[in-house]
Amino acid sequence: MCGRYTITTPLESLRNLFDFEGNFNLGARYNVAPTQNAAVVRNAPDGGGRELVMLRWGLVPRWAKELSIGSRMINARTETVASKPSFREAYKKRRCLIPADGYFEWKKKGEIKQPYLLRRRDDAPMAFAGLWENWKVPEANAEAAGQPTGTEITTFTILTTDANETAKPTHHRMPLILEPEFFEAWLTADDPSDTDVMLAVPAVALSSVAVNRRVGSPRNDDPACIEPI
DNA sequence: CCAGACGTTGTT
DNA sequence: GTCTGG
DNA sequence: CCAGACGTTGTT
DNA sequence: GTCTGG
Repeated sequence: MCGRYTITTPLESLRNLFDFEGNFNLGARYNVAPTQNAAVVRNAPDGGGRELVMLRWGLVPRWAKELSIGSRMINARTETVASKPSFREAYKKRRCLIPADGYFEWKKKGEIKQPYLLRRRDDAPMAFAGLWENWKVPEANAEAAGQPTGTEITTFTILTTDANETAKPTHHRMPLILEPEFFEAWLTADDPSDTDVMLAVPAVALSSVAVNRRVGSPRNDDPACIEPI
């Protein structure tokens, strides 16, 4: 699956890879967690190229009454995303790329959960396939959401697919990782299931290394999270 | 018809 | 055990 | 994903 | 909003 990831690649390197507009003060993130804001690349609304935006992780469907729904919508299965009521509209029109350079999986070793950091073997940044969605804060949820009624909150989810052999030792389902040659097709295809994007991906070669257990704390976002043990 | 869900993973 | 918050 | 809460009344 | 289960 993919419930935590890292993004430490500098802005200009990301710009070279993803070709987006705009300037950001992007600090290194060693432990991005659901409900936090994170950098996402999508087609600019005016139709002119791509933009980098900060969106909340955990897709809130347009019909949701509460922001907290997003906590359960952090991933979407590649196999079913086209038909699920929560995702299918976003799947048709609102796809995005999530820049990352690694992600975490946990494996139980007796009593303890040991986190592993998975990265590409070529150390290049990764692009997770994702969807984004707009949600308007309703009156009844304004207080819980911490935003005024009517505020637009934009959220995203990360697609998952079956793990390949390189994802050992955890071998959990993994994020759908796109090679650059598929970025354009993923972002713009009228029907992405018509392209080979959805099939092409888990070929990416990953390495995994056991890391410092403090990565488990959601609010912990220091470099120790990626320290091998 | 209405009510209630709407999602994912992994299971020593 | 299950849900919420980060 | 994991960690941490999981409840109520009434108010220095 | 739309689908599923009863």
